[in-house]
Amino acid sequence: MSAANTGVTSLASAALPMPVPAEEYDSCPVTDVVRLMSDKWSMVVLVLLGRRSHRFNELHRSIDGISQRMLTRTLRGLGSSGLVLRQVRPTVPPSVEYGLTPLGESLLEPLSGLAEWAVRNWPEIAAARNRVPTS
Amino acid sequence: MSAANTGVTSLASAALPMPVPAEEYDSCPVTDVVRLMSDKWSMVVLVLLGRRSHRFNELHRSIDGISQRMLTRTLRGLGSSGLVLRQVRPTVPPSVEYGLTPLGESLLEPLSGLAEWAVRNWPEIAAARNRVPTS
DNA sequence: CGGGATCCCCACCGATACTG
DNA sequence: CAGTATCGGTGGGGATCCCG
Repeated sequence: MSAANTGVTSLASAALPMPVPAEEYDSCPVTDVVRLMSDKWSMVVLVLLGRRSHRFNELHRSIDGISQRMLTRTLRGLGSSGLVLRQVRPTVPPSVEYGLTPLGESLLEPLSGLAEWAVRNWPEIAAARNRVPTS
Repeated sequence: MSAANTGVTSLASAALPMPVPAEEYDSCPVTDVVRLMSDKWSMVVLVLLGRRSHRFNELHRSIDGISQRMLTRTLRGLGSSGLVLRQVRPTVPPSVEYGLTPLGESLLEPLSGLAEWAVRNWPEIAAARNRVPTS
């Protein structure tokens, strides 16, 4: 295991089980969870589904700027990680309902802590970025 | 403003000031902060610097697999967001010390909440991912 | 010691068109 | 309604070599 993993994992002082094929393994749970939400749309979907379940086109209308393709990929990604549940109902025309799993709901809590920090410290970050380096 | 921004920002129930050039504006503080750490190396650097300040090659040796180029880019990125401080000391040979700013240190707290969640729920996420879909 | 310059690959993402 | 298929732009990231 690398020093990188040791460092990050120790944030929560825990070791991770490694069902790894004897190859190099350069991931850690924390990094993985952060990357889970770091794509352009996952967090928005997570938050919307945190309020209530939505149907596909309902999400599509609620999220400004997302394409059908990206909504599908986002939902599939969150689904394959066990955060989002997809329920197909055999109606005509077909109807698909998306909602959070208990795992998905439980993520919203630590996430809100980070969100609070983000909103509170956003001005300072923006200010730092606007200080253009000595270009 | 889009429904997307409304949704994510409301995680912390706050509105963001928008000094935006009347164009489309598809970012929110929370997303931005998550993306800040979602690249391959930023979190590792953040955690290592959270323990103590490091010199460049000290970090380079501590982080397994990182290249000089990526270490430079990561430190520059965190620096331009105001999370990492770079101190050049006029010695011979030159010596550069990196450490966290107060802003950077304050981030570690909400981050550890997320880290705890990640480690605790990692098995469930991994299990969900290993359930190969009906291919 | 602490970088910068260059090349190249690949995942992310948008746009568009088509379908059971 | 709820997707899939395809194309192409863009930026992250690795490898390698060079510099004050």
